[in-house]
Amino acid sequence: MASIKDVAARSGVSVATVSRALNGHPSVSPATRERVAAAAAALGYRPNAVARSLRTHQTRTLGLVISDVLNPFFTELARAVEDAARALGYSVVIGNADEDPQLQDHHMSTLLERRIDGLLVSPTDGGSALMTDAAASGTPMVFVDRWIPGLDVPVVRADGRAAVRDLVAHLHSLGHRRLAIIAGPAATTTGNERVDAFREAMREFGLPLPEEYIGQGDFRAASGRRATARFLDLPEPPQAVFAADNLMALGAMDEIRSRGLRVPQDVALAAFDDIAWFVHTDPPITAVAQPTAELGHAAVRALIDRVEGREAASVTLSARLVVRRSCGEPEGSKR
Amino acid sequence: MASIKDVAARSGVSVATVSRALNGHPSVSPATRERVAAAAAALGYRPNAVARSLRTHQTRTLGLVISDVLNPFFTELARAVEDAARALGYSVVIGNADEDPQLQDHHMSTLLERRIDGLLVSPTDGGSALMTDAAASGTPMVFVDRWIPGLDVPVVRADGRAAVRDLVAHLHSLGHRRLAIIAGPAATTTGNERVDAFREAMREFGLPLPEEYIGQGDFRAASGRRATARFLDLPEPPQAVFAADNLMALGAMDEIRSRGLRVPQDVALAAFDDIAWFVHTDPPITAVAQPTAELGHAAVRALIDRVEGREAASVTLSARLVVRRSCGEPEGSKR
DNA sequence: AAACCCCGTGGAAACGATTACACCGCCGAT
DNA sequence: ATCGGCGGTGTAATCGTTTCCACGGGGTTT
Repeated sequence: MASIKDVAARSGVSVATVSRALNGHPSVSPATRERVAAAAAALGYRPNAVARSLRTHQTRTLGLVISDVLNPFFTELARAVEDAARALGYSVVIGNADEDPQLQDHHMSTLLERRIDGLLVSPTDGGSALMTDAAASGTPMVFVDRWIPGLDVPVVRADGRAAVRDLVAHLHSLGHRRLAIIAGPAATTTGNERVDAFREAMREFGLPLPEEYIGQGDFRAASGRRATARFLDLPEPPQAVFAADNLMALGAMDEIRSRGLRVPQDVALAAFDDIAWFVHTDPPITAVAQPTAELGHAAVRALIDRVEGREAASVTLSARLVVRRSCGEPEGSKR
Repeated sequence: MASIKDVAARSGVSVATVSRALNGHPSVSPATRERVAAAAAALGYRPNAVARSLRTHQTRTLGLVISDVLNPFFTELARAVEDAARALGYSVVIGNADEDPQLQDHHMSTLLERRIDGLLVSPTDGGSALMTDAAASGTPMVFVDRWIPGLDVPVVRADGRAAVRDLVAHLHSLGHRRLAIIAGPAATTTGNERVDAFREAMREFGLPLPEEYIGQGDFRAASGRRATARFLDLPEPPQAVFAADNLMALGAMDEIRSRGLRVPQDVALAAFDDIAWFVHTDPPITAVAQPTAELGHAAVRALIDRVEGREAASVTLSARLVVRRSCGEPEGSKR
């Protein structure tokens, strides 16, 4: 592959001049600039980003470590992140942790060795030594969606509190009283927060939330299914199930169906995270929608602020309830 | 960030020895090896992959350019690719072309500048100059799923011919005679092939396939919707619609629903590419399933063979029909 | 006892770019 | 006529590794 030397030779100038010409440095004569451009084109010259990065100490690359690519929420997030980064002249390389802390560490390592300029993380767990070190050692970093308490890293997230309250209100108005929740892993902030918000809303409506109505999931479909099975085996099963993410909601639906029960007539179902597919499921699923794209954009802005030496602040957007039919007929069409 | 020099200084040896010690070179005394390891750990040393790549001329990174991350088929493929690559000691960086040839070229460029060791591509179009050049100039490359005819690049794909024939047989057996297809862009191989297979099967069953029953789509939901609208506006609309990918099938479903029609009673629906969500739609969608994960694995194997100087052969796996309820009640439960 | 080999190590070149610094004309100001 | 400055260019250092080659010393072989 042609290097800058070849271009220099072909255009009869030094490598320094080639570099300047190609990078738009002002003090290059138009004639030279043109000759260099021609030579570069003729040789199919493609600057070596590896060499450039070594010299300039920047890669113009952002790392994005997410918990699960197969989860539409994260793929939407990733897409938004890439878009925003590209607009600002950065590329992004994605590491999929698959909800596995070890794999997450693996990706953190490679990204750090690659000397990415900054790191966007949606942590799978409570934070490994690697994560803490990276944050402490000054790698520009920002958390998105999930975060790790106690680390001095900006967080870009959506607050679902109000939307969860709306959901409980919605369920309550439809006559449901026994509501259960499938929680995410306790090690994740989103795992806890959503349960807290739910618990609080339940209290507000004077509804009890017994321990056995809090299922333990891990943000994967199978765990949603297991938790739901446990609910349905209870002497007094819940009338509605709220899954703390979309994959677990799918698992819940599987389990409900496999018992010959119907949603929403026999059991109501709602999910955290709204995704395109929820419109097409049977029935369409009521969900708490996060402003996914905005989350991604804001996260990139915050990270690049840090990368380029500016201050970066945490940002909290808000989620909203999207009512569909999985909790019962909406009020309007009831009579 | 600590460099190899710092480690050398701290352990009292030369950088050469540090390099050897850390890379497991045999001719380093155990004592030295240990001292070096200790120093590296104490300093939190993390080898600079950029410098290493510059020196060794390899990045241990594969590029993967896909047409649309939001399409579950591709995210599943990406995930399989990453898994396989990681197992072989490579990382992968993904470029999402969003079905846009220009964006595809942008990603090709950055990946090439990054000096990835090899490139996996599922082309969005018929092949830009950049693509042809890359292939010609010896960048190890393999196509996956879609390919570009005329380029001497191995192709890893699934043959849907038999499965499409099975689908037509299935539709025929359910009494459907007027079958329509929503094709992908003519510039993609998968766009054409699927239509060809369909046409051939139709001929076999003695069914006519008029031009107006061939809709033109672009692998995005909206185009599926438009094409379906056109079908349904026909004086004699088709009894069944086969979408050449999952997103277009979704669009088709939207359109059918919005007219107050039911699947499959009023119009039968089937799709190419099976995805997890099809189980949960209303009704569950009958689809031609590609062996996505195997495709990803095979593609990585082929690419790495090329990267490491071995011969790489094309591989063709086969797809199979997965019957659900979107074309009518399956034969078994009919009576 | 001389020659040889091997082991562990260090010195230094190389990878391909960027950029500080020096240089050389040339023009305009004095 | 001399000087200063400036526009355009080249030389060389540098980034952090890997790896070729050389070297010293101890043991083995003759």
